Amino acid sequence: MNQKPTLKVLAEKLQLSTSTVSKALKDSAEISIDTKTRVKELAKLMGYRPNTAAASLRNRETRTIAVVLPEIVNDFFGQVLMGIEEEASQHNYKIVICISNESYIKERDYIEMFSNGAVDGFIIAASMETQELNQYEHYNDILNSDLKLVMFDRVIDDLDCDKIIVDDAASGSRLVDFLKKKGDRNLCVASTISKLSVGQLREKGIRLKVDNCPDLKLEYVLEDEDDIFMKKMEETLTSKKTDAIIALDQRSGIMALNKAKELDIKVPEQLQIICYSNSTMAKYSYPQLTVVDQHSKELGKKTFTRILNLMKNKDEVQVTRIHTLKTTLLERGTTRK
Amino acid sequence: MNQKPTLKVLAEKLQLSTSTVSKALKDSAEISIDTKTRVKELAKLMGYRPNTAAASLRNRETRTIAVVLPEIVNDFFGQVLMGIEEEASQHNYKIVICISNESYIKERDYIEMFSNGAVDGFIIAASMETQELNQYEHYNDILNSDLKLVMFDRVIDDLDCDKIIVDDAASGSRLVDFLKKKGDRNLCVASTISKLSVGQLREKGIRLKVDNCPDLKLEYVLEDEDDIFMKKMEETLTSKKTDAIIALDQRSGIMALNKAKELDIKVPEQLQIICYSNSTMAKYSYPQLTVVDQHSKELGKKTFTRILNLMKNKDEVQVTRIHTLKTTLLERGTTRK
DNA sequence: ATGAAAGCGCTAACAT
DNA sequence: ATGTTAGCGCTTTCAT
Repeated sequence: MNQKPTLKVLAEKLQLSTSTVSKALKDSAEISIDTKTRVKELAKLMGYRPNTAAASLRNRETRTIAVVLPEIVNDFFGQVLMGIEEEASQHNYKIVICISNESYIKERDYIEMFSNGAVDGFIIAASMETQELNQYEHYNDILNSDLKLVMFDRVIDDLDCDKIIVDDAASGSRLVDFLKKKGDRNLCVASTISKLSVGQLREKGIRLKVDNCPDLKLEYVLEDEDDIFMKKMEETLTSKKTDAIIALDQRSGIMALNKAKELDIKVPEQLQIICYSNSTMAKYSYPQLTVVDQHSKELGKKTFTRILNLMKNKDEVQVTRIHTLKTTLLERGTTRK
Repeated sequence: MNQKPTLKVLAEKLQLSTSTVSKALKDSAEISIDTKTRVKELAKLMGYRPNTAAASLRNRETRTIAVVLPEIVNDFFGQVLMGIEEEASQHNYKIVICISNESYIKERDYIEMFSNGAVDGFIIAASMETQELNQYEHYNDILNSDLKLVMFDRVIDDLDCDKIIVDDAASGSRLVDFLKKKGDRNLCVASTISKLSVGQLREKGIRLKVDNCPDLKLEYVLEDEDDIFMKKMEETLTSKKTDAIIALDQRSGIMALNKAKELDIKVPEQLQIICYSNSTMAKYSYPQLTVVDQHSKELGKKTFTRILNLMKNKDEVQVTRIHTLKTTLLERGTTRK
């Protein structure tokens, strides 16, 4: 039980005042080199660590960001979190994590819980429920306080805050081009996330493109219950002559692949599959799924950098920015060369 | 920019002292019902939220726990984290997350960073490097302070702290029994985690059991590089007449299954596969992998409950406890009925 | 170059 | 039942 030394303890040992010690540790120009060295040496020796609570109280900043995620057992959010965390720890920031579990209420409660000087800002991806209800007063509460807010991936269109997203619509369009060049004509969009903004954007990009190509046809399998999804997918694959599936999320991608195997459809020879999100599951499927890589970790880093800037330039007028990251297609085993 | 009200502000508006207000909000018996009601009403109206930094400073407790995880893009750790988080938020605790990325140095740095009154305790699963180096002075630093420590899953044997683990050795032994009953004789242990305590325990349980059954044979494919693993697995599956694979982690399990498909070995008719950890990947493989369910979320909840108890009973003498959770076999598509 | 003093917001021992 | 006061550990303004 070695007691944590405080400024006061250091000051007493060195026969100095706490303010001198404080300044010395901060390398203030007011303090003599000699004193600085003595102070720092003792501080190191005694393992002095400034008390965060006291510093927060005094400085009105916690160096802590709350990250609100819909789920955590999910490679995409896990990777984003990694990026956020890496960037944060590099800047000596802490990350507290809140899992909304796709629930609006939990999200709102978390925001309330941390809106009391516990954190300096929020990084949020909206829960499914929030996007369905289109209810976002709780986000406005943040914006009306002096806390910062950056949203990523699952964002609210009408909300005037900083957003980091990927080129969902544009990427959808590119995928159609890609498949068309390979000779595919009958495409199918599969999704378990049609309730989400990102799902809708991806679908929209695809649909607009297909509408512009008279020779292309588009089917849909939209369903978030696994069993029903599998049934609908079976119907589509047996009754239509589907050439390719674009899966808007990893779950629908892997299920489509499994159904194809079950029906003895050769992938990619008879059926190509492209799937959103570069997940572990996609990497270890057989054959490896061709995926749209969202560079999730990079997205996380960008998101943190953005909120860091908001906090640094407190007084300057901020231009609300929407930052769009470009995705890339990772061609693997479920598409033809 | 509505300013956050403080106790002082409430007190002024109500013509009371801050201490009365503070006590009223805490439902102190000293305060009249009438006053309590008035105070609470105004507090609610003005959206009063106690300042966490001030409370921490004053109470010497942060109601925050640091969770140090080797990785986060990993269903097991994700599920554990969910459990921890759920339990924590129920008790009005915050969770800050630290990702060691399997690095000893990062782990040590995090512990140092938070050992200054930023948190009340640590929940840790040791990084691979820490387990390899068998270096755990940083954990002792925690134990020598007044901070609490609970380890889970990846624990250090020689360390005298609370631990929550699963019955790795016993479960290994049970798996052998299970396979033997199905008539399998040539078993193979596959693992990408032989450096980890859990991997070693599982292997040990299996080996001891096999040694006791003269009719059983045991092969090994231990390798953490994907490509090399696949090569070694191919050798084993073609040259030996392996009846069943016990994969000590999800990655080796899915790779074994993929290799079997590649070699046109029928699963589970010709080869059974059992795999540790109930992951999304295992659930969406084809066929679905039979897995050892570690009840990870429950494990997370237990872990938090344990540290909560340590914090509540500060003064009582604590008996260091090792809590072992029982795993269950989830029979699915890669084992025969 | 150093120190004294005030105060961040809260709590609790000690008056009244 | 309510109020006064001191202090948690730190920073910063203002002396000296």
